[in-house]
Amino acid sequence: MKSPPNKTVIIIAGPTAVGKTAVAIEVAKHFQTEIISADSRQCFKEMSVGVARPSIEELQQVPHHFIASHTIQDEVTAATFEQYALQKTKELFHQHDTVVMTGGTGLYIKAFCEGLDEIPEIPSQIRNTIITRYKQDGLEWLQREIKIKDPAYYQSGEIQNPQRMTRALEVIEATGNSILHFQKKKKVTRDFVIKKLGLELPKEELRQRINTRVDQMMQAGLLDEVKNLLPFKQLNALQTVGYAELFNYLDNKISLDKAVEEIKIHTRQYAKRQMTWFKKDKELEWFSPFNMSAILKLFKEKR
RNA sequence: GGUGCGGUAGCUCAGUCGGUAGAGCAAAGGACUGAAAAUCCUUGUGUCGGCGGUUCGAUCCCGCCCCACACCA
Repeated sequence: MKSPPNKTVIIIAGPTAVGKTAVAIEVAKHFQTEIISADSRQCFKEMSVGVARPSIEELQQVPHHFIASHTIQDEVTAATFEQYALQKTKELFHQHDTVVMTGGTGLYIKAFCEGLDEIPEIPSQIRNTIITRYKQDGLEWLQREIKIKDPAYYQSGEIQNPQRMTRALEVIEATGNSILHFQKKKKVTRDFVIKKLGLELPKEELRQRINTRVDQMMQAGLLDEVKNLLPFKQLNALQTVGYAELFNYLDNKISLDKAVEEIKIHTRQYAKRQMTWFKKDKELEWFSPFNMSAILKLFKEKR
């Protein structure tokens, strides 16, 4: 059951548009191995240009997993990813000593490295009822419910954040226990070595790359992709930068130019949030995505 | 040239019945264990277009000027 201690997962993290894909492919080739994507949106087969899915040529160079593996109708969460990635890692370790994981979804990477606490599955009916009620009666209703049903969470939790409150509520309603009761926050240790790299670029450079990538996405037909998904715009998978703004355009709420401008701004903000998350992780070693030799040197020294 | 409407935070604008001003967005920083490309928190001094006048005091009233827009010529 235990993997031998020489098994390693190399994680390549970093903000959107920094150039993770290219680096991951280089590293994977170096080890002649495969890549697991840690991206909460590239896993949906209906979403391609808007989520900067690796090109067909790139996917041909190295096998990728958790790319276009799910439907937007599927309920994909951090827990889904943890299970999927652990399973896939185990499989790949039969053939390879090293597996590469890359992506920008910090929570997914954390779930993979440290594990999530066990929380019983919540019947979707409970969750839906809460969400419907919240939409009807607003934040105050959620706050009141939490205050009555889970005072401990009310004391310590985020009571301005509807998503977190919704979760807290559904947990206590379904299990009778506060979500705090389940969140032990103890890290599990995996039976393989984890090596974490972070990719980073100067702010202005990343901004440029984001801008040109958004323009390229538009040229590559993002609008058509989004048009086809319009009927599904309420799905969680489509609460996504690049899609939400173009839905607004298609609904005549904003102009096309405005939508594209907003995509650039929101992508920048997203990149910033990613950096806030990753900078906190002291296990990450930072590199420029253009300094491949430094990255590969890292592995040669260690072996 | 005339008339009208404006000129207030990086942007869009609100406001001050005269006591030097505030929202949204942006920006910066941060949080974040089943929605995470999501969600949430913190941070707002800016010659209130310019110059004069009235006033104890003007960004707010008055005059002139500059700029933008609209209409009329």
